[in-house]
Amino acid sequence: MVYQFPVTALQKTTSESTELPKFQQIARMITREIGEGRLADGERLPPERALAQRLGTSIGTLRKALGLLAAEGRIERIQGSGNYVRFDAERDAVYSLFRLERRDGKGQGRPRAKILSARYLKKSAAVSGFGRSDAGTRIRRLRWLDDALIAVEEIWLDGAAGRLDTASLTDALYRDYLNQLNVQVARATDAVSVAPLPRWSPVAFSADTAGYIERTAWSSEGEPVEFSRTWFDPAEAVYVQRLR
Amino acid sequence: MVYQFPVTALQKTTSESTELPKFQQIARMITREIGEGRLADGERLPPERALAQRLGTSIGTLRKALGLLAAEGRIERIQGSGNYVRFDAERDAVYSLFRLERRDGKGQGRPRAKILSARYLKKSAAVSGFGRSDAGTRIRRLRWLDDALIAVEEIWLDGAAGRLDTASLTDALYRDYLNQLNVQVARATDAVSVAPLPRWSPVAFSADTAGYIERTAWSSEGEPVEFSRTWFDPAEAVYVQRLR
DNA sequence: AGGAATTTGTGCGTATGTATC
DNA sequence: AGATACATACGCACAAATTCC
Repeated sequence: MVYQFPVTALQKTTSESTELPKFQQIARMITREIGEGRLADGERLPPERALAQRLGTSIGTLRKALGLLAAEGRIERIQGSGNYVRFDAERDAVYSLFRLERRDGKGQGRPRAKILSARYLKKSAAVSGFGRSDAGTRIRRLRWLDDALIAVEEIWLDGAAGRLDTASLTDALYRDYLNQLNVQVARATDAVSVAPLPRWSPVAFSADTAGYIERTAWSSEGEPVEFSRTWFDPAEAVYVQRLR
Repeated sequence: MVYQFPVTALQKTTSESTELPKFQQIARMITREIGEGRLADGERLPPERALAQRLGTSIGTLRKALGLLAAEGRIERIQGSGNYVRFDAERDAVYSLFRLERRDGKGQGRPRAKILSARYLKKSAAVSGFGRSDAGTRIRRLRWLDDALIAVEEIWLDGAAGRLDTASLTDALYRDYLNQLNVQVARATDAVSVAPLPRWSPVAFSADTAGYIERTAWSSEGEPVEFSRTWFDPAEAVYVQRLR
């Protein structure tokens, strides 16, 4: 049984509309299908010609969408074979753009997060320079890899991005943004340094200086969406970047 | 006077040849023109139609090449305006894969490095697990952005990659590898954490804990080439990653 | 082993929309 | 307002890699 793509989602691009280009709509539609589980990891998409016909688009436009998805790492394209969904729920869930790994490199157990508090607040001074709204959702949480507590985290979702239902947050915040608010985080900048733990932290690390990550994240429309600060235990975790 | 592109470089793609696809050839040719200074930073490329005609290719193929260059950050494409060269020689030279930036984000002055020592040695225990040879070139140096000392660095080039002429090293080590040994660094992994300065450091930071980066770098053939450890002053610099 | 069928990759051309100058 | 220049979209032919028989 081959998965049938929805056709409904595509909007007309008239001269007065501000809708996304068709190839981006297609890419987002497929991303949604993956994120919501209707397309499983490893599954093969229909052949390009068939899919293009089903979606009522040309091969070229579909290929542009598939190229975008491949660049985002959501599918793998194999010449002569097909297009395959590449979705690691665990990574996409807690890691997301995040790249904290256990120092010993193992840490293949389940990443977990525990929310300490989640409230809609006026922004504090530390984040006042970020975003368009003067309020936002502040989430504070602890993070584990396997059974090791590795980080303390404070996340601000800008008020202009919408207001989260804080009661139903999951470990996969970025997916929550997408599902609850239709906000897709498309780009981010991480700055890594050293800082002491915040006073509100309910836990302490073995040393009094922690690794410190400031992240700013933007939507695909270029709007600032999220600002987060993460203090990680240098005895337990490292921040990893794989280049190229 | 508009810059004239060379046409010579493009090779035929016959059925038996292993040449790169045309759009990649074009992208590499333009990259070369930029790297060798014939196309300066900020310069505008000819209009796509003119350039396509000059290169004897179609608009679509040229646009694919330009898209690749844009994705690599070598040009910026502005609708209705043109394609502009974006090349920061200093960044490409010294930074290379490196991503230390000044905390205030400015730091557009010249990055500089001062070599403390460079010797061919048997590997120390700290790097014995890396590479294929049991010896290598060890380089220790200090690094500045503008006039601020930001980092202390120890770099091991694996002996199997060749033996550097340590007397003629420049600030652009990766270019030295390429020029002296024909070794191209193609991929790297950075792990960022916190650590005290090494005992051999001739300088101290204001705090006794520094940011700490371990980098492992591989050649395009997948051979481990370089292992480096960088201690940076968290008061002066942050390690920055731009995602997507 | 090998050839045919399938599927993605490359290249070409054209028409129209939209942003910039 | 007009000209210029990049962006999107459509469609086709053939090459190259994979898969299947």
